[in-house]
Amino acid sequence: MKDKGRLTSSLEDYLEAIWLLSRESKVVRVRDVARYLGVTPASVVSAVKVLARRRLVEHEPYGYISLTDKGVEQATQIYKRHTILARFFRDILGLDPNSAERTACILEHHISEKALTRLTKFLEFVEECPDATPYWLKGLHHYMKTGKRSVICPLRGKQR
Amino acid sequence: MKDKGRLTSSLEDYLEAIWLLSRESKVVRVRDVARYLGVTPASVVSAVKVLARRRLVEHEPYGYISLTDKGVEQATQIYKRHTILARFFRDILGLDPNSAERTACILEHHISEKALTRLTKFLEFVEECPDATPYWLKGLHHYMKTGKRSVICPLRGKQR
DNA sequence: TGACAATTTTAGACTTAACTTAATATATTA
DNA sequence: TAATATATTAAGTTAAGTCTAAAATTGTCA
Repeated sequence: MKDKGRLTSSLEDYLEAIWLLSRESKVVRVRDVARYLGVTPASVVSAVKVLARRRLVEHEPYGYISLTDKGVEQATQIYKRHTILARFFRDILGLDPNSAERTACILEHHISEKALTRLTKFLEFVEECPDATPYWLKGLHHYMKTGKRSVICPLRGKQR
Repeated sequence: MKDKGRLTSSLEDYLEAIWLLSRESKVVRVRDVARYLGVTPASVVSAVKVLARRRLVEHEPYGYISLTDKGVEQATQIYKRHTILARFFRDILGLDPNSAERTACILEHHISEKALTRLTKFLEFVEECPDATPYWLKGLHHYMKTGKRSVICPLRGKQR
């Protein structure tokens, strides 16, 4: 009966943090998450309660926090959104790594699955191009820097 | 002394709505905005009060709502974010128009100026290409649809 | 011109989200 | 086992965004 809906940005951040921490630490405690996100332990406890109600994490009182399968799946998805976005803004649009990261951190909570799929395919198209960096991408980056097109474009003429 | 900060998504929506309506109607009333956004007039009044405090709109009680220069500027910016994003997702990533619109409506509130600038340049690079649709873009779209690369890419070989 | 209709405004309340502090409870470990 | 670290709860704050219902204003037209 309950409508689940999407997690809020904040809850996604908690879930992502738990997932990230569990990749390095074997066990994750309230304290770790609190430190990582810069909030009080009390805030973590509330958030974990919500995540637990949604069966994304498991947590016995005073115990460790662990992700359920569903939690891992969702955290992975969030992180994937993050990395795809970061790669796009960094590698394609040439944003400096910091800005690309910051952009990804925000947009990862808002981009739709559909849009992400396309973005993913785009990156795939570029990064798995059989022969290194596609010529047009070099042209784009040149254009971003100088405002001028490389000669390749005009030369291709009239293929309407 | 007051920290202005950014508008919330909701307030941006109000500002954008006022701007859009004023492009077609000469004058904009509380009622119009309420209808357009699907909220009650009371909600519009509260929002307009905030926007007025920020000198983005002017509004004498019981009168019309008009944008200040600053308001126009900011609304234009929001709308630009919207259109750039919509164009990107529709024309480059090949999202259907509806999805592209919906995506733009959400992301327009979150994308940074820096990221938008790059996106803009990217579209410029593509859409103002001297000779129609760049070949690589056709290749991308072909790849999106079929998962297969057109022959052009392998042929370009080894330019590392 | 005066009353009715439409519109706007206010006041008050509700909901949700996210967070905090302070007090209490449980674990860990020296 | 007492001191320390950690976790939980309870209660409260702030903020945004909305609503309803009542009151105020304005516009219109018979």
